[in-house]
Amino acid sequence: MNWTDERVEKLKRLWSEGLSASQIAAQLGGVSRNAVIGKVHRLSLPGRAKAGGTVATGRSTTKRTTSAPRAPNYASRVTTRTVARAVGATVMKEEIEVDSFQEMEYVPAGNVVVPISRRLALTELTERTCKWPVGDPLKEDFHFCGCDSPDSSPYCNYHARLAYQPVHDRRRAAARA
DNA sequence: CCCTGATTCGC
DNA sequence: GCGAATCAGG
Repeated sequence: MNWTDERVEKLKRLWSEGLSASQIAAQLGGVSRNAVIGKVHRLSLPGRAKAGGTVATGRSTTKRTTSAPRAPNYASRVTTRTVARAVGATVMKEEIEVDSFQEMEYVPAGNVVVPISRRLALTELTERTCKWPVGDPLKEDFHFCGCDSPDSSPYCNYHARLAYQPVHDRRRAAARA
């Protein structure tokens, strides 16, 4: 791929918006994150604060006021994810922090734990995020599940079952997908 | 292991 | 100028 003026413009914009090099690479397409970082340097664009190595992963301190019943055995892990997504010409940055028990909800009829979608955009998907599509692709709220998928499988455990289970076994789950 | 950006250096 | 390889940190 070639660094056209247009692509450089986009690079500058996204970089200043705070997107990570890999995210920018994903949006530009055809380039690696290294290419993006290299270009950023060559352009003498401002780096990401803190010399010597690493960049801030914003951490939210927001507390939830919910008193939802905590599931007994799923409460050990807390996930924080900073997501930047393009909305038209701007980029919405949102911090998503979810306790494990909030990532789960119970299907009333079954005893199956359903992961709550992390609502990732297409460009946020990686080798190990669930690629199960959620919603209408033609609508604004379309997104992908984005939960961790074991062993680089295309789907998380739950959606893998929906994807691979025989039709007669998913009649119930279909409604909840 | 996942991710992040920074630097180097052969091309 | 480019970017893969490598380094360094979380």
